[in-house]
Formats: sequence, structure tokens, C-alpha cells
Amino acid sequence: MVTQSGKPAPDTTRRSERSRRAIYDAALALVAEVGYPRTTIEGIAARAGVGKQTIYRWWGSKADVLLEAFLDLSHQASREAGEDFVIPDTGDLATDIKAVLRATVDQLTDPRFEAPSRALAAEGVVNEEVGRRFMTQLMEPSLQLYVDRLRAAQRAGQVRPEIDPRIALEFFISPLAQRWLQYTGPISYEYTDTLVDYALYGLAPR
Amino acid sequence: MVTQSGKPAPDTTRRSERSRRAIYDAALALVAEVGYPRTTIEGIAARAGVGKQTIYRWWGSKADVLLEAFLDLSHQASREAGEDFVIPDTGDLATDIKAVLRATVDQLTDPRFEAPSRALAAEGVVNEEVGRRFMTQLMEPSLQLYVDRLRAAQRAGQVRPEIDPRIALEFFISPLAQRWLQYTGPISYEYTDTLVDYALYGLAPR
Amino acid sequence: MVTQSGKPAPDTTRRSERSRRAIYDAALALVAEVGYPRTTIEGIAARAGVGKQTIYRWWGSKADVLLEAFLDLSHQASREAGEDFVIPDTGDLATDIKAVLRATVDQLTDPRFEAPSRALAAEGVVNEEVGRRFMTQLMEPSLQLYVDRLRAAQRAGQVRPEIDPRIALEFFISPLAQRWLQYTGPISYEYTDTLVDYALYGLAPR
Amino acid sequence: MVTQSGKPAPDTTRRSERSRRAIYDAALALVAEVGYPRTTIEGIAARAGVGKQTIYRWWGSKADVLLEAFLDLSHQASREAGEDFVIPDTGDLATDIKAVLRATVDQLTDPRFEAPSRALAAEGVVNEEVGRRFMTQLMEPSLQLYVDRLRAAQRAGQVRPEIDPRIALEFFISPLAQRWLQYTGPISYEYTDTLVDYALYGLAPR
DNA sequence: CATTAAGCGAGACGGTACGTCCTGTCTTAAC
DNA sequence: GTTAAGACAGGACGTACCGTCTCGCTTAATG
Repeated sequence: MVTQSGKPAPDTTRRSERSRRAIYDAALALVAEVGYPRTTIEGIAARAGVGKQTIYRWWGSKADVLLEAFLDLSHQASREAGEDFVIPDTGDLATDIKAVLRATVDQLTDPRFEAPSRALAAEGVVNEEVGRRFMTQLMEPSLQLYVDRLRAAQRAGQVRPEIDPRIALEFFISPLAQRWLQYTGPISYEYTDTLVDYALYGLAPR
Repeated sequence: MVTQSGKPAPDTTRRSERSRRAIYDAALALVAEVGYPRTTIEGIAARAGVGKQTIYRWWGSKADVLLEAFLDLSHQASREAGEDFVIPDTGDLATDIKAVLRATVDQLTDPRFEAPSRALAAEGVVNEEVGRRFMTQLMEPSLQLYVDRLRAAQRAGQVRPEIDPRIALEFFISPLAQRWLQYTGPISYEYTDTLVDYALYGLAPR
Repeated sequence: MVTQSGKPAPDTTRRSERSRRAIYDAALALVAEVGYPRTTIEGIAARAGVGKQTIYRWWGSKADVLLEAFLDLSHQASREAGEDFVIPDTGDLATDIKAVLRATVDQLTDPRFEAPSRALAAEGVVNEEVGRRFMTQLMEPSLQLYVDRLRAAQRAGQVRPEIDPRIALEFFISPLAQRWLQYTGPISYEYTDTLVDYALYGLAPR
Repeated sequence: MVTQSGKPAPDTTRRSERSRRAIYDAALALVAEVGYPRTTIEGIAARAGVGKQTIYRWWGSKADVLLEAFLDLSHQASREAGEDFVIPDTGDLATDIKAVLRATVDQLTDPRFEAPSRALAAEGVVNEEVGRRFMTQLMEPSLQLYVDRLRAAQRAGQVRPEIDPRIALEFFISPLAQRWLQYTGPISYEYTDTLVDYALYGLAPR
């Protein structure tokens, strides 16, 4: 998807896999250690034992590198975790969503994920392009799972049919996201459970 | 609450009001024009016709400057707007909250506010200290208004008494905030109205 | 000797003697401790417990301050030393001049004098005005003593009458000065004695 | 002779010759135009169209830059001038030295040389390291020429054999240097001729 | 099977901004 | 009216990174 710039596009087949990995590792490590603003391209290159040009050849910006590194990390994690990234369907919507949200709470407080995802979220707030990629590449797949589960619940008569699942899911996701992003309140299992109870009360038919 | 640093702490009584104003104006203008990352302390100083040291004397960072500038802007706006910053109480909770959310939508898309508040929100995501100040100084007062209005609704029997207003308000605020911050969806009056309908359905007694 | 500038000349009668002394002391101490380039007006003021403006009111530059401070120091030294600052006339010109040059060697290596006089000499090299004041106020009186002593020697028939004493004295003074200023060679009693022997051999009648 | 500093020592083979030249030119031009103290590293960099870091990478200080620039200028001048930088030997010592000193007078008053050499001399007075480099790299070669010529004169019986040429040459050089450096008197052909006459009278055998 | 062209590590380069220090002017309150 | 104190506009310092560039080197793939 390289748009035609002035430069002759680099030859992907000759790309050094070893360098790419080293760059991902260095980027994630640095963001975790010193924070995003003090993570520099030079620092990543030095830590990865790589020339700066190798970074500039393949990525357009620090955010780009981190986004890919984080995507890679997420894919690895998915592969390791197996089933965990789907929403269960026990028949009881409340139980199922509570379980998923508890897993989300765990992930949001996992130090391995926290620094880079905060960094990317922040960059995305201010840089629309990064924001949209963060959204489509990282969040969207998860959101779709909620949509699917809510549709199933509608078919089962547990959620009113006129409800738009795409909006309903925000009642579970957004309050948690905001507390995490903006320090508007503490995050806990108790909190997410309450969220689900309040929200489902409104979504269920009378 | 000035913590004892190494420096002798400047004399506030001698501070130049004219410089402060010029710095606020320059900071807000630059963020609007070139974006937060390309807004520099040197740029602010130059535009304000002020020495860099005058900025460093009174603020600790670019984020600090912008936070105060934005607070100042908000206070000005409040003063101009008068009554607009309270939640009306017509007796109909849905109507009242819809009105406030529509005003919020307007503000979030007002170019005068958008750039600086995005910048601050982003900084706050990554810098906890800024995040907490953004929260307590800018958002908290507004949130309290929601709490008050929801309490009144509880007394009027329109909201179930066991609901925690502090959590309930997030159903109105957070989805909108997330769409705005993370480009997770479009923002419109229709959307916020739907939000209120879905949420109140769950909050109201059966 | 304040030339008419735009400013109303300050009132000398109200000048604080205590401040002047403190400034001299601070200036000399700082030059000795950290060297001339790292001696600053602010540093002098702080060390002297004096406002910066007090320095700017009475002196035009750092060099000015130091020049006066050093003059003051020299006058003090003269007063303490009494007779030492005249050239003796024992009748033997060589002996007399050797004695004076040995005293000069001592002074040039006295750490109390070395730092400020090097500083002033250096400033004078590059700043003609300072150079001329250094010359007329500090060196000239001493040079005149040489002229007087050489004239006496001419009257006594120990120096050829056609010799210009003003030039002759440079054979004693300049080589020593250059070695000191420019590190062109070591300084010792033996060296100055040799200088006198070589030079007088040429100045004396055959 | 690179001492082990903390920095990794730049790669000399990759050094930009074009930048070095531009820096020399800018430094000499600025010193001539605005004087040494108002010549800044930033100014040199800007005028040379060079990044500041390029200066800091290769030189340790403003004095360092100027010293090398001046050395380079001198070498250029030597190359252009050819024979002019040796002391002639016509058999008549007085004539030969007078000629050289007249050339020196010319150089000391050549505006191309005056500003930078004053600046370096001044810096050398106050900064021993610079002083010694100024001495060894710029003055020493010329001084050696005097030593050689005086030795030849001793062999020819024109100078007493017990005279140390290294001290004798100071009678020609130092008075002139001091007048130039410290404004202790005017500089002219007549003056240097007199110097030679007075001095040789003492150096010659009876 | 050499040739050649790309990616690579390294790092010098022209720049911009940083945060600190100092300049010389100006203002305030104390004496 | 001088003084101590210190805020101010300005500007240079020396450092850290930016993104571009050029250098030899390794490493496929091709002629």
C-alpha cells in the first residue's frame, strides 16, 4: 500500500527479518522503559543494532513503528492465548460479557501492554491517521465480537430487537476505556460487573 | 502547594500579566494552527514577544502552559456564556440531558476548542500528572453537574434509587468521549439522543 | 570622567562605599576562583550581596569593574609595601634593575595578582580602550620609574647619552612580559639577571 | 594523541572538507567584522551554512576553531609567499634582521591578520592550553629562524659566542610584540630599526 | 561464477528545539 | 535617590534528535 512517492519503493523480498524483529523488540522495550516521548528513532536503532536508515526505509514515523510492533505483539499474544479472544456464549449474556470485560481489565493493567497501548492511543488522539489505524487494526476486530454476541442475544430474546448493537456495545467498552485513558475513575472487576448490570437492565425487554 | 524544588521560587506579585496573556494566546493559536507536536516553547515565546525564560519561570512544560491556557479559555467562555454551563431541570430528565449533550457535541466540534483539548487529552493519556489535572480541573466540575441532576431525578422517582449516579453518568459521557477521542464512530445529535434513550431505559424504574 | 550619555549621571556623593568594596572583593575572588570568562556580572552581584543595577550604574562592563578592583588592589599593596615600588639607586645600575625585576617576577607569580592581571591584559589585547587604560593607569607609573633611573644612569655616564630610555627600558620589561603573557619561556631570577646583563652591555658606553 | 574521552570519537575519514573550509572562512570573517567576543559558534555555523553539531564534533571551543582557521590561513600565506618566511643572510646581521622586522610590522598591521591574531593572543593569555598551542604552532617556527640566523652570526664573529640566541632574539621580538599587544607605544620601521641598533650594539663583541 | 544491485550498519551532515545561563533594562519596596 | 532584589526581552550556550546522505559491507539473483 505504498503510494507513489518520489522514492523507488524498497524491495520487500530482500528485507531483513532479523532487523524487523530487533526493531519491534527495541521499540516496545524503550516505550516501556522510558515512555513514548523519550523513545527516539535513534534510540530504537541503537538498541536494535540497526542503522537509522533501515527504520526510515520501512516506516514513516515513530508512531508507525510502534503501531506495527504492537500489532505484532498482539498477534503473538492471540496465537499464544488461543480461545481467549472470543466472547463465550453460555446463553447468559451478563455472565459472558462480564467475563470478557474482566479479561479486558487484566489486559489494560498488564504492564507489558499498558505503556505501548497508552502511547498509541495518545498518538491516535492527536494524529487522525494513527487513530484510525489503531481503531481499525486493533480495536475493530474485538468490537465485532461484541456485535456478534449481542445479535445472538437479540435472537435469543435477551436484548430488545430495536437496539443497535454497535451502539449498545459502547455501554460496556467506553466507560472502561475512558476511566483507563483519562484517569476518570478506578478500574476493577466490581466496576465492570456493575457496568454490565446497569446496561443490560436497559437493553433487556420489559 | 509549591513543592520545595532547588530553585528559589519566583515572586508571583511581580509577575507580568501582559506576558501571561500573550503566552496563553500564542499557545492556543499555535496549537490550532500547526498542531500540538509542532508547537514549541520557542515558538510560543517568539509569537508572544516574550523571552523563553519567562515561560520556564512560570511553567514546567509545554503541556503545563497549554493546560493553563485552556483553563483560562474555558473560564472566559463560562463567563461569557452565563447560564449555559448548568444542566437544566425541566422535570424531564431525558430532555435535559439530551440538551446538554447536544451542547457538548457542539463544543467538541468547535475548532476553537478542538485542537487544544485533543492535545491536552492526548498528553494526559501518556502523562498521568497532566491527565489527572485535566480530569480534576476541567472535567470534574461538569461531571458533578450530572451527578446533581441524576440525584434530583432519583428524588423525583425517575431513576432507580440504587443506581450510583457517578457510574450512570458515564453512559452519557464516555461513549461520546470515546468516539471523539478515538474516531470509533461519528458524532451527531441523533447519536447522543439515542445514547440517552438506551441508557435511561435501563436507569428508570420498571 | 563620565561622558554625557543619555542617562542623568548618578549622584556620586550618595554612593555606597560598602557596596563598592564588596564588589571589588567579589570580582577579584571570582576571577581567581573560576577565571575571567566564567566571572559574570550576576555572579559578582550575588557574591557581593548587591543588586545588578548597582554595578551597571557605576561601571560600564565587566572589564571596567575588574580594572578598578585591580587598581584598588594595587594601591593597597603599594601602601602596605611602602618603599618597594621605587627603583633603588645604589649607583650600580645593573644591581638596581636586577633587584626590581626580581620583585616583578615575584609579583607575576603571586597567585593573588596573577589571575586578575592576566584577565585584564587579555581583555586589553582585544579591547583597545581597556588596553590603553591598563597601560596608562597600571603600567605607566612603573615605566616612568625606569625612565628616571635610566636618565640618572646617563648622567652618571653609565649609559650612552644618545639612548632613548623609553626604548631601552623595553629590553628589561618586554621579554619578561612576553614570556609571562604568551608562555614563550620560563621565568626566573636567572633569566631576568641575564636579560639585564645582555642589555646593559649594549647600552653602556664602550 | 586522542585522549580517551567519553564520546566515541568521530570518523575522520568521512569528514566534510567543504564544511571545514566554510567554517574557517566564516570564523575569520566574523572575527574581522565584529570582533572575537561577538563572534559566536552559532554565528559561525549560520554563516558557514553548517549545523552547530558539525562544529562541536570537530572542535572543542571557539578558540580551537579560530586557532585552526588561523593556522590554515598562515599556511596558505606561506605557500603563496614562498621565500618570504626565511631570514635572509646577506652577511650583515643588522640589515637582515631589520628587513625581517619590517615585514613583521607589515603583517601586524595587515587587517587580514590583525583581528584573528589579536583574538588568539588574548585567548592565549587567559587560557594556557590555547596559549601554548599558539606559541608552539604559530610562533615557534619563526623563532627558530632567528635562532639559526643568530648562530650563523656567532660563527661569523658578529655576535659574542657566550650569548644565548634564544634569549637574544627576544630583544628584537618582545618589545615589538608588547607594543602591539598592549598599546605601550607606536609601531614603525624607525622603531624596529632602533631596536636592532640598540640590541646588536650589546650583542656584538667589543 | 563472477557481476551487480539492493539492503544493511554506521554515522556525518544541515537543521530545529531543547532547557540553562547571562546580558542589560526596568520596576518595586525599603531606607 | 540609591539600594537589594529580581522579572523581563533577548540571545548564545552545548546537547539531543530529526530526516537525509554517503560510505563500505554483505548477500541474493542474474547474465
